[in-house]
Amino acid sequence: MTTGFIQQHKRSRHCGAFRDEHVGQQATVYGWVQSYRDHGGVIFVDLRDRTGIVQLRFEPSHGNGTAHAIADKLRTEWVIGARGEVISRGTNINPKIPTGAVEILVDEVTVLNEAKTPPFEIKDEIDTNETTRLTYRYLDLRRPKLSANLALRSRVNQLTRRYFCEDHDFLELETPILAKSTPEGARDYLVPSRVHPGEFYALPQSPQQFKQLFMMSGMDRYMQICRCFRDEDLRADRQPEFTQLDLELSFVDVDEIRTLLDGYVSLIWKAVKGTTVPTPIPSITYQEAMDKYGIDRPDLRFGLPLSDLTEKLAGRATFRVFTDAFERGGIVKALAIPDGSSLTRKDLDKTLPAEAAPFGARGVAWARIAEDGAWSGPVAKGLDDALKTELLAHMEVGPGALILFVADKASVVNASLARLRQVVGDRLGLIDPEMDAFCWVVDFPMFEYDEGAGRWFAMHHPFTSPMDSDVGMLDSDPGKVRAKAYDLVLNGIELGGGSIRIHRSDVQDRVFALLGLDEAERRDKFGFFIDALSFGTPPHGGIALGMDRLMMLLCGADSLRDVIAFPKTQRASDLMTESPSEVSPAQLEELHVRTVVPTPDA
RNA sequence: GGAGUGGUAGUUCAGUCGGUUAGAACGCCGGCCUGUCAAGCCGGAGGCCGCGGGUUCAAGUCCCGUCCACUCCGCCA
Repeated sequence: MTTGFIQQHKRSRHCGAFRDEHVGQQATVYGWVQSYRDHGGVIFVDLRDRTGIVQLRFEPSHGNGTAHAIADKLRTEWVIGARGEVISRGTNINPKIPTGAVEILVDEVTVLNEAKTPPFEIKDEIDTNETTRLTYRYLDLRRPKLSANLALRSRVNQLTRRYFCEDHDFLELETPILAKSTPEGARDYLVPSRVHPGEFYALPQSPQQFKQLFMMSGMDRYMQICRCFRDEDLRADRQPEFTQLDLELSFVDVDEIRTLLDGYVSLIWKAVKGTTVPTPIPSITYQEAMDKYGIDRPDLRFGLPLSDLTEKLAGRATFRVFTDAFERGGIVKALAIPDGSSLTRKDLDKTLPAEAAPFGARGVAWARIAEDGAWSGPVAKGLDDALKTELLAHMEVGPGALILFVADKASVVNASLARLRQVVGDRLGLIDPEMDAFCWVVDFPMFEYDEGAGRWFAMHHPFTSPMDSDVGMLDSDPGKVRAKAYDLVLNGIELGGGSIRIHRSDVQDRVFALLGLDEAERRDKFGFFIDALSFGTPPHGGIALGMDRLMMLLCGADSLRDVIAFPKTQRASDLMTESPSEVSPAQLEELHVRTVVPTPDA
């Protein structure tokens, strides 16, 4: 094993780059042994790097036979360098790989490093347990799919910087990672201070206040591809640290920000997928999204809107499930499927209720409309004929239809029907996997009331500006105030959201007051920020996009873990480095921290 | 905090009603083989059945607990 080879022979090009046009050239390649096929005479070795695979050929009688003798000993994942002539494979081409028309007839080969047999094979088709993959993440990342995802991510980052910084006058500015803990929002990751005993920094949930301060500083347009941290429980599309494309602009209103983002996603989708995103991206109000789809991030790749039947059924339907819901102040909504024939009795009795149950639905009532117009199913006998006719007209369906009903309080009804709509859309093949349906969700309520806490909370965040027309209702009817907030949604996934911010301290004061923050708390948590507002703050607003989710959608991945180099598990641990871990008593001492770990009962 | 699914060879899995020596495929090791590219043929090695209890003559299998991973609810301004 020698590195002398490297000094003498520079790489000609990456493995995946060889083509017909290189035939006749001398070439030097480096990479990992993907596979070797020893035919007793000729030996073929597939050499892999992150760009692809090229076939090496070793002939026993070629040169003095040394290269062939070394090739005979090669094993998978050994790191080698090889030098030889690029030759055409003639009619023996391999159409499955881009380099399949050529191979390298090797004159000289050197083993740069041997390798143990890896715990799983380095190829895309394998379905290895995620635990093993994460423990040996560096091996997992050798797989073509994952390395391509990371390469694509790099490219998107470059395009992003060019679009905003070069084409639209943004400055790429950095914000602190050691920041101040904030009262509302997600749980903070905390960092103890050594020099301030008993005090803590928080890792930023987002650079929200700093980016607004940049506007107050006159930076005019700010962008950052930044890491954010939230100590909340994880999902397939949620990691404890994630990357946000963070933007903030001065002297703009909602329309200008939307237009800017429309241009951005169009550019990225064109460059990466080659598809054209129709712009302007359509918008839907929060209220309409909730009414029609039961959720504030609707998947618009297919129809199947929900219908609110509360008014029609109240006082007229005798079906027990409905009357019970009405007595408790609930509502009834329905998902009408024009052709429900492919959904079986088992779907109706088991599968669909099981899908709805996690959202609190105690059941899914249904009615099937036969070709002759006759109703069957549990709901049928609780409705008179006139009502049935009225409902069908209202939902715009007829014979052959299947109607799914959920009756409960509004939050349960919407959440479970939103889920059922997705499941049914998928089952019936209504979702075109090639389609990308973007939309803006706008006109969010400013506040939501928390029954448990007995107070109002900011739906977006406390710096969000109310709509000009609604400012008057701040004190009289906070629930009706709409915010200048917007979410960008793609195929039912929230890509990001933002708002126009409050730039006047009197309005900010009124919002803080409404949120129940007294003077002392305001000074303690946001004192510097309130001060800053009073020194000439320009009107401004911004948005943040989840880059991990965006990459997940661009890569067609099901999980963020496939687009993040070193992701964490659902319990936020890193299986490779075994973090988090205990630290030495001396380290804790220095930080003035004592741990109190609950001991399991003996 | 809660619900569900899973954990058996390096990997992916099978393992019947609790009953002989826990199997298969791929990978790995050795041999053969001159155009393969998911190479082929022959042979071989490889097991703390996640961990700890319990029931039983007997546990991979049944029961209890626990750990880990995944999916979801709550949570994520």
